[in-house]
Amino acid sequence: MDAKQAARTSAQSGRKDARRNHARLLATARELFLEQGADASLDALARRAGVGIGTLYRHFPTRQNLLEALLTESYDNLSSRARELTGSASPEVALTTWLQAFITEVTEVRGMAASVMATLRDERSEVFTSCTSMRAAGEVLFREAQRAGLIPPEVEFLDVLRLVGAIAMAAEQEPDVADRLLALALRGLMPGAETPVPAAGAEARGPGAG
Amino acid sequence: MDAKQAARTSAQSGRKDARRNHARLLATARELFLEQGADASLDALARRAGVGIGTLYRHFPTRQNLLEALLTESYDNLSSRARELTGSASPEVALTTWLQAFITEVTEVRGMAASVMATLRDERSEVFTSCTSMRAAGEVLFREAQRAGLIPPEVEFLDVLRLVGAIAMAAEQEPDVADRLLALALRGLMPGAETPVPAAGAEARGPGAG
DNA sequence: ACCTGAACACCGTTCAAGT
DNA sequence: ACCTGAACACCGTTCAAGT
Repeated sequence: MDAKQAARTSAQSGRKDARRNHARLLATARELFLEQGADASLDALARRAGVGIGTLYRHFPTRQNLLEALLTESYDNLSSRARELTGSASPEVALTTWLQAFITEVTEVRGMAASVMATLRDERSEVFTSCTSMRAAGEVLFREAQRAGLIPPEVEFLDVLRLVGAIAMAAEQEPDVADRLLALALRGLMPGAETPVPAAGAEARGPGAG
Repeated sequence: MDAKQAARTSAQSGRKDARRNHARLLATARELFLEQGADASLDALARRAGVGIGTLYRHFPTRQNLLEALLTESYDNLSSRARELTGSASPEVALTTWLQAFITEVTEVRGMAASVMATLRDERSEVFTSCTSMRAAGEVLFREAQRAGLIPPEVEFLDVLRLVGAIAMAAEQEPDVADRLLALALRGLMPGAETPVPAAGAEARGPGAG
């Protein structure tokens, strides 16, 4: 049994105290990380949760596991939010509102945004299911805006999430720039430019160009 | 004498061995950080540089000091690069090329991009002079593109650097997306949108606001 | 004035013993 | 099957002694 399976199974079954400890650790982690950031002491976390340090490691073998478990909740929130915004009269407002919520959500815990980038990449991650749902729900808003002619057809939604994730990483350091950077990313630095970005060193691996 | 002054003065004067140690530590830091990232062991750094750990701390009281010293060199490189590109026939290509170079430069050492964000903010930073020069040199390219009508007049260059810095942070985790994210940021998600981004305070149901 | 490295402190991680 | 916490390991930081 590897680390991921250990964390997953301990959540849903096993002994009664094991499940309680799992929930307790997760709730305490959210609380502590909100206060001190994602690099808070794991010893302090176990102490505050009232369990031995070994129990923490049994449930969440790595700090990354813990962060991904928290991200699961964030992604689920964002899925709901996206569904609420679906079918809005203004696809533009709907999508931008959701992207703002995305940044707000993953920025709440300092140091979490880096894990967003990781979970967007790693398909074997613990958060795979909720990340996929979130992406699907968000993509509906994206398609609505695209169908309204607001977004160029060649833009990929995953890249949008990555760019917003990047802004979130920066916003963790300087919260007050989040909105300005998102606005800039939406409008674009050179909105009217026709030529693509010059190829970086090697051949241009543009979208659709094979 | 505070930490910053200590680092600065030891660079330019004092004893001969002190100056040599300073240069040695800087060169070794670049080498080691290139290999292992900005979180490499400081003990390993001192050992490889052939000095005592105390000497490292005397010259660079914090890891941040060390990173900023390295960033100074990067910023100086980018200043030169900007001046080379100034007056180009295509302001668009000139600016985008420079922004690509920016990402490449600060991404070379994993973990450095976060310091970029810090130095853009902190005016008392060790790198203030070279950061200011870099910004001035880059802004010339920015103004040329703006004068050519490529960039909306209300865009602030500092925000452009922040956005590119954010992309660099993401690119450290996933190097191959740097170009696509920059392209997206230049073109914009919704290049033709007329309404601005919804006001930040007005965002509904922010998790932290409740 | 600067260098050195042992000593200290902190924190993450494991694992044998306990329930 | 799960929990516990002492023990270990690693690394950052300081500071008294040396040059």
